[in-house]
Amino acid sequence: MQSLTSAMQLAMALFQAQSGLLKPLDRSLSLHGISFTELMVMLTLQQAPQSSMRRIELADAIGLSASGVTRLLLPMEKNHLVEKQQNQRDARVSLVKLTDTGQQILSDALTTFEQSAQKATQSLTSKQIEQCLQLLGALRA
Amino acid sequence: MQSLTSAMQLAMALFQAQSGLLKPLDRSLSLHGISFTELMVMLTLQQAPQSSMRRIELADAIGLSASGVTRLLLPMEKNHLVEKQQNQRDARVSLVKLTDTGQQILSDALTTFEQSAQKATQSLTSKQIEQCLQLLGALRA
DNA sequence: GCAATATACTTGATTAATCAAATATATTGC
DNA sequence: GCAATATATTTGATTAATCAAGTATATTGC
Repeated sequence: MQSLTSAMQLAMALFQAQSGLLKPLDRSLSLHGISFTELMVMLTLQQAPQSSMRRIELADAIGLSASGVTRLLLPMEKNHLVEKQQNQRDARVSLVKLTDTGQQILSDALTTFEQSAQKATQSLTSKQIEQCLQLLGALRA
Repeated sequence: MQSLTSAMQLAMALFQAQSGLLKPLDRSLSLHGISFTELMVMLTLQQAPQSSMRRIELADAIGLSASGVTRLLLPMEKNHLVEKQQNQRDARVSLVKLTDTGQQILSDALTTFEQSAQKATQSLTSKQIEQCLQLLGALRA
């Protein structure tokens, strides 16, 4: 039996966090008819200038493939959470913009998200959460 | 624009860790013809008495649904990484056992996993990795 | 200014997971 | 010991993602 290095254990712990934390969170958001990934899209758009971004940037920002973004946005466009806009300069590009409806849904969903995230992390002190946040940030670098 | 609590940011960071860390790791394992999830199955089995477990326990241990386990194990059985065994006491149960072939593949894959995990976490000191590990452990509780 | 290449996006095929329902067997209470 | 319920697993339908290939437009080098 080989032993597992801490790095390996960390990867495994992150994998476990998927089912332990993110799946429940995702379920709680379903009340608003959106997934966690969709929430991430809307948040990312909200923070962008003009609430608008290129699809590729969006893909990068949330860690999806370009085709993943196309397919994720399709139902969101249908439900008028986001809308497609053209870029004058470059006809290849299509911009995604958060609509007013999207803003509203996002705002509602954030309340649920806040509560669920709070609940999911209640076994940690706020200092520990901050610490964990910082470590995960460093990991990303 | 609403502000995000640390708990919310932590959830988001965990989501991001998925694409930033686990996807690359998963790709590196494909050299051995297995996914990260399959590695988790084999590791979990290896650590069980007789390298054998009920499918439901396995599902719990790795955070999958029962049907997810059925579908995950199907190709693994075909490739003789694991085998199905019956339980004398309870005919509903079918046990999953890591085969010798599975042991061997696992052992090879762990080498790759170790390297990739090392690489993926190189921006952290070993003390930080330990710390992160502990925090994620506490989060699970 | 045009051929070659690069970029932004979409589409087709596939994979990995889910949930809900079905099946088979065990356990429990009367 | 049998009906009702509970548990372990599989199956069918669906969803969310991937990669590779296709299409449309831009950019670059000569």
